Amino acid sequence: MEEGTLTALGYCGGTEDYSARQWDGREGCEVRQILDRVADKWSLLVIALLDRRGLRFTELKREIDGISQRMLTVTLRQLERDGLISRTVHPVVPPRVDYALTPLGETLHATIQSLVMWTETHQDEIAAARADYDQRAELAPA
Amino acid sequence: MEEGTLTALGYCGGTEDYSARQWDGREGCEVRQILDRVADKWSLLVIALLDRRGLRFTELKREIDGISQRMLTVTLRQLERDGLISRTVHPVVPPRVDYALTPLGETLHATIQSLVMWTETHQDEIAAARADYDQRAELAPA
DNA sequence: CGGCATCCCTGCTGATACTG
DNA sequence: CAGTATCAGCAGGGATGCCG
Repeated sequence: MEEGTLTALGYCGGTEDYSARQWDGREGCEVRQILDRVADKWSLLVIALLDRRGLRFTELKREIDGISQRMLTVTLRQLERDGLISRTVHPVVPPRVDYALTPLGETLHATIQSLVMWTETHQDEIAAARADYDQRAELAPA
Repeated sequence: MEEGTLTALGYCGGTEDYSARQWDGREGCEVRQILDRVADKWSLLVIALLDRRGLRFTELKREIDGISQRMLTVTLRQLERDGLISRTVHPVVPPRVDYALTPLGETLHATIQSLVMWTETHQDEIAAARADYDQRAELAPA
């Protein structure tokens, strides 16, 4: 089998020159679906946080301010289902559960890390652009 | 509910060894906010689509299946405000508006492209992981 | 064609309470 | 500690209708 993609893939051509290719917009599209999951608000933070060492449920909850217990649980379950993180239950009295990146998860981690770093690097430019835009908006409606 | 800290940065340390650093979890955090915007379901697709050549409103709408006119408009406005895309209005009879990446937007495009490619590359592994997880879930509840 | 305003409803999300 | 279950809210997002 070569690049014989079926119907619902993100791209519909060869393997290079992605830029010229068309997006499959179908909502059910596999790539779109995964992208939504992976680019999810909380998933992103969990993956970014889980670098090398595993973390306990509580540790994650503490690090990610603003996440509710429910959303953390849901997010972790999804990531586990997608094979991105592993869940290890230690049969001790105060229950202890560790979450860590799987090899697959680590490959994603790298990509996400670059996104995070991009954000860090350009936050000032964005802030400036916003200020600029907002100011212009105030002057325009005259 | 009295968490109104003003220090709102993503990281709280130096500039290296991001992995060991702590996330600022504060919701108002600048980085968190931008990350949410940038990792947004629709923003991601728009940025990924806008490679080099600009696209018209309608073209974007056609490419991104499932997006409503409203969400496309909203998304484009946000991206414009953030200085990631430019909006060019051509004063012709059937109105024509082109959207294109700004230099800043292009830097983001590269990062997002790698995320998209990651998804493409690993979609099979994820699908497999899901099937595996689901099957296990059926056997477990005894 | 492009885009804004309005209405409206779904479902995501957080808060709360209960178990192993 | 690490969840699950339940409920209520509110914002995200769709549908429609009207302008430039």
